[in-house]
Amino acid sequence: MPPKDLSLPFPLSKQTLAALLKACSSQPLQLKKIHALVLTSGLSVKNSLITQLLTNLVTLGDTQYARKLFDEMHKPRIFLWNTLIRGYAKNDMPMESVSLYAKMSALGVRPDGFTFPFVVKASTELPESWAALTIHAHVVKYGLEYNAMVRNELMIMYVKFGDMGLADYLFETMTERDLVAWNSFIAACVQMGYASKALALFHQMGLARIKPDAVTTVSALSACGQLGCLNIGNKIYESAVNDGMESNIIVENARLDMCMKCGSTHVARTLFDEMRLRNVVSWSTMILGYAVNGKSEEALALFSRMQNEGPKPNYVTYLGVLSACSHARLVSQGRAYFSHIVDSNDQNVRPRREHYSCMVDLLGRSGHVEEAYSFILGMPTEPDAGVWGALLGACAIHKNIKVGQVAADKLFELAADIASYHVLLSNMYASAGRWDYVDKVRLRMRKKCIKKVAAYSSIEFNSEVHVFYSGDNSHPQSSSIYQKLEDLYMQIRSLGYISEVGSVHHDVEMEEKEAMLRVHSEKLAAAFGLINVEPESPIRVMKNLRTCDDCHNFFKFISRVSMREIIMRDKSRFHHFRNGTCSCKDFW
DNA sequence: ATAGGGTTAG
Repeated sequence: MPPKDLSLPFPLSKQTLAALLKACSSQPLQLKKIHALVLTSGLSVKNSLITQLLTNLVTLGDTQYARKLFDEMHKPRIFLWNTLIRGYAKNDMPMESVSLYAKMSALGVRPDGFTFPFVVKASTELPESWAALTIHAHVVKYGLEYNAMVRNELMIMYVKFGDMGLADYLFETMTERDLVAWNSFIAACVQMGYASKALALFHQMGLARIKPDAVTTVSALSACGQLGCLNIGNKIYESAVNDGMESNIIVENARLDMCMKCGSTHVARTLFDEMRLRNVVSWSTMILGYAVNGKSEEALALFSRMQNEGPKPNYVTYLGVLSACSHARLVSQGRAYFSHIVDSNDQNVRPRREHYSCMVDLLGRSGHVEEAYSFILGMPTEPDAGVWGALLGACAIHKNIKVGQVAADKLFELAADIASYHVLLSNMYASAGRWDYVDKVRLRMRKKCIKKVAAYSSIEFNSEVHVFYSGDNSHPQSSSIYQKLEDLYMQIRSLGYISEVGSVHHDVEMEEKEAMLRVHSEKLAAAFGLINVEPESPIRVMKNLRTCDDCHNFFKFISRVSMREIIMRDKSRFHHFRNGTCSCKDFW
């Protein structure tokens, strides 16, 4: 037990002070009192005691006090530099970590193999890559580029800065490519959205006869969720269970998420009910999964059960709750949940910017654009691009050009180079028929070299992901896909389907608009699905952007004529089509 | 004395 009272009689021996340090290693206040004792002790071993103290402080996260001790020391040893650089890196202060390294370098202190893992990791967290690149040069200069851990961090660094070529090179030329190296590479790819690359690596790993562990499995499942490949994911999970990973809660949660991201809410629920242990991530995953699948009742029911018998909700849980309200247009309930978190005494669930974005989305898309705008003006923190983006999205739907222009102005101050905001603005003008403004936005995009993200859709079949772009002819089954589309059009026109040319945001002739709509990527993917997917399975189409009114309508019709369940995941939510209707009730 | 990889949200 740590002693309660440190006002002890002097003088204290080195042994006593060391013992005190050890006993108080988890109590920052006591450590500071010990610091005072050390300073007045007059012991010759002061430096080793301070070293010990500084290490403890860093472990506890008090980098500020640790830095104070550090700055008071005369010529600190490399170990202390490393300790503090590590402390900053681990306490989410990458800039401090990197600048301490810069200082060390300027003073001519030679870094060692322990310095670089921390500082490379910290430099990866910075928004600009130049510090990281400089540090890579230092790694080479000091001959540490084949140190396994340093190289591992460098590889992660290049994935995060988007240089997959160099990341691959560093991975291929590793001297010892152990399980952690594979896992690092795969995880970094998943986190940066290179899901296909991650699965390719996972496959390669199998060929190299390296057995995946729980960490690999979690990343692989996450990749499957991103890609929407339910079958591959299930196979990966099965073999993980064979290797004894079924009771790992993170693996279980990753599987829940994978099911939810593939639109398999029922399966996810069964798994959830069968879990022996569920933590806040399990509950939040379910609530969020229900929310994006448009099952708001299930989401809110589960949340209320969580409040009764589950773990304490955190801010992610509340994002799920608000998102459930938003996707189902539950305006007053959303407002009530929001004031609940505003009034909460729990610092953990205090509303963050993401909650505000969610509320703006809820208010705005449900038609309360002005209220959404004043809601932003009343925010206690500076609104970010996410918040203004939600408002602009609502303005595009409701053709509110006045507010939309305000949002767009803010967005171009905060995030001028994000294509999707320019596209939203242009679509807003287009749907209001203001083609003069549409041209202005397009011109500005061209001037700034901002490229629209190309729309594509994908569908998993036979353990492969088939990708389609708009008007794509590259698929081997291309001709039968287009034939299938023609057949479908024949069938659904007789049932009253008419193209929604309002979905085309180009100022062209009617016929041309229809021609553009006919080959939208999600339609190609759906036709491929109808040809290939076994009749008893639903057809799951994933799209990287939001779907348009015409495709949505088209999917409703084809679900009716084909008598198939069609699940479409777009950028923001799921649409479950069955017998001519969609689960979103045409609100999205 | 110090060291690399994992789930929800963005």
